[in-house]
Amino acid sequence: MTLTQLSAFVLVARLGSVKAAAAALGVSEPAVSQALASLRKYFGDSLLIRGPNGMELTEGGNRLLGVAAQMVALGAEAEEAVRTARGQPAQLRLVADSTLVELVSGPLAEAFSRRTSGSVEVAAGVATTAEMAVLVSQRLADLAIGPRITADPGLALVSEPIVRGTLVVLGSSRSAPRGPLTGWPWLVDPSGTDPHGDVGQLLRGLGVPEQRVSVYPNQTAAWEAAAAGTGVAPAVSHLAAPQLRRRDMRVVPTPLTPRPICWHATTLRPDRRSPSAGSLRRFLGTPEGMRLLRSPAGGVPPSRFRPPVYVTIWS
Amino acid sequence: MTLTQLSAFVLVARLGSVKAAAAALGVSEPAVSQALASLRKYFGDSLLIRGPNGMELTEGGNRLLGVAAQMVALGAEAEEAVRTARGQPAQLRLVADSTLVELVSGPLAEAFSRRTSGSVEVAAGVATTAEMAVLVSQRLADLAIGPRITADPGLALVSEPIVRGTLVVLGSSRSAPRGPLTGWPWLVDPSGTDPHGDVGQLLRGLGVPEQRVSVYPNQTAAWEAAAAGTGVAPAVSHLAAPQLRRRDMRVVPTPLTPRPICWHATTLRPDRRSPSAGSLRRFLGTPEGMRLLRSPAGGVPPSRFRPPVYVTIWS
DNA sequence: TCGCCCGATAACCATTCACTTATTCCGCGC
DNA sequence: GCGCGGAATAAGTGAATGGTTATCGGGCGA
Repeated sequence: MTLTQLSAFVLVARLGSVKAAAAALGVSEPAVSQALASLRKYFGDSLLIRGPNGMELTEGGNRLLGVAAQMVALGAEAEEAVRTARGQPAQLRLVADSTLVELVSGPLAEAFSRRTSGSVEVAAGVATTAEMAVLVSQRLADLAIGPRITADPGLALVSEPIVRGTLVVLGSSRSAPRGPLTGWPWLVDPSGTDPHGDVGQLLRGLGVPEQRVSVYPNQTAAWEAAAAGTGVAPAVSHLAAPQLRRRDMRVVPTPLTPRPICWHATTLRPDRRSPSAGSLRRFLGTPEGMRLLRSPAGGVPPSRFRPPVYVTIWS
Repeated sequence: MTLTQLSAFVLVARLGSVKAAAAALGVSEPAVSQALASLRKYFGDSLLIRGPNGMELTEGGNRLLGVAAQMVALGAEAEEAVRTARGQPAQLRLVADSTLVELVSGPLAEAFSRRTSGSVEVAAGVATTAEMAVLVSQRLADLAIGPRITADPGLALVSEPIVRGTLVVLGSSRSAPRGPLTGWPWLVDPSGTDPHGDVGQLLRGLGVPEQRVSVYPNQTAAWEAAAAGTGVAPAVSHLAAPQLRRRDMRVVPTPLTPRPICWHATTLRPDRRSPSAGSLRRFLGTPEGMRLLRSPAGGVPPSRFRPPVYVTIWS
């Protein structure tokens, strides 16, 4: 399996013809045919078969196409990325649960970039608690914000507390939920499905059954539904401050909440991390960093905050 | 640039040592060193240089690492993907603007999968209008929903109307915006920044300056802020039906709204598209498909709807 | 200053890759 | 049955890759 073979395959799949692909690549037609043959042998699948309207993808070929197209694109991107790195700002990657990415990562990234006068750019992405350890240790991310991570010491990670908060359960200020809390509708965002996240642990601790949990596409939507009386929604209180201030929602006590929580910043050990990653880590400890971590962006977004889009195409 | 070279590079970057990487790969140390040398020559960058704590990434190397790690991971994924394709459900990829993905793609995907009794899986992703044409024509997506696409006929696309709607501007039901509309705060979701999207065209048509536009991370958040009186938010009326029914917001007339719009489904020409893509296309024309396209999921999410996560790690 | 550790280089070899030209196979319209 | 267009295979070639062992070089601690 080679990148050139893959790009030949991709081109044939898109053009529906070996001959056309050969012409597009500027090589002879057997060259392309042979590249296909290698891939077929390697994968043990026909990938493309002759049909009445040209070459058609098998289901295996269809799956490969998505992956292969990305690999080819990344191959081109690689040269570009390295080449343009001269004198360009360093790039840091931050991961957190979906709530934090939704509500605080934008202003945080922007503020840090400004503080370094543009010499560092920060992108943010969503990850589960379990993924954070491997992402950081694999250097696929520079810093993770979430629960304390106690990982294999071989991973060379450090996980330090940065901000405290209070986990509460919120319900509509107009109607109170009735009956036992295991029967309430629980409204969470995707991070609520992370079994190692604070919300996931809360739900398990309270014995809330899966069927009672509705997963909303984002935290704002879950809170809005809770304010409308659809159910109750867990929240870290300072992130829901605007909603609480507006009296849309009120705190519903449960046996386990209010409950203190603490976010940790997880990075590689200082001797293994990059200087800019260390700099971001220290920034989180400053008053400005802590303030940003506690104030949600959804309420009053700073000027033109463009949310990070880290979609490649698919995985 | 070869996948084996890249994986050697990735391993050295992660382990901080050529020797360790060689041991991990089970090859001699010069083999790894040489792979590095090839990449250095190819990219014209040191990528990794000796530091007091092992091999450290240059900025170019840092950029390459993100890309290379993905390529290596995808390479492993490729075999897996093709191998497990035997008898597995076909996979379709749907793209739409961020609003549609947020509010309707989940139930749509679920319903279609159910209708085909699980033999087809649908994933949804975000794209701008401009990207849709190339994604579909490149077979990186099977179907796009959005404005009509008039592309180069060489792309072999068809773009057909599926659902009509009304584009309106919503404001808080408690306070009316004051002054000229070009001075109002306009609250949009990421799709509002798409210059070829319906909302983008509206904003341009009304002459709203960029500084007056706040981009919220999702449509629900933008509408919530509008309901709170922060500004006005464009919306396709049937997607905001729950908010309108609850009287959180009311329609604010403008010179260009209410305004009819029409979503189109864009696919490859019938003779070039896969059978399952054609099937999804037809499903969108059925009463059930049209109903799903008009009813937002955010309001009452179906049981346990897990929103699609199409993030790989980064792009 | 002397070793020592670790990475880079050199020299070499088998294998695979990426092509080429020539030929064969296969479905299809006539 | 015959040709024809297009894909697959055969055979061959230069270049690269991926690996080896042996050697060189540079920082750093004793």
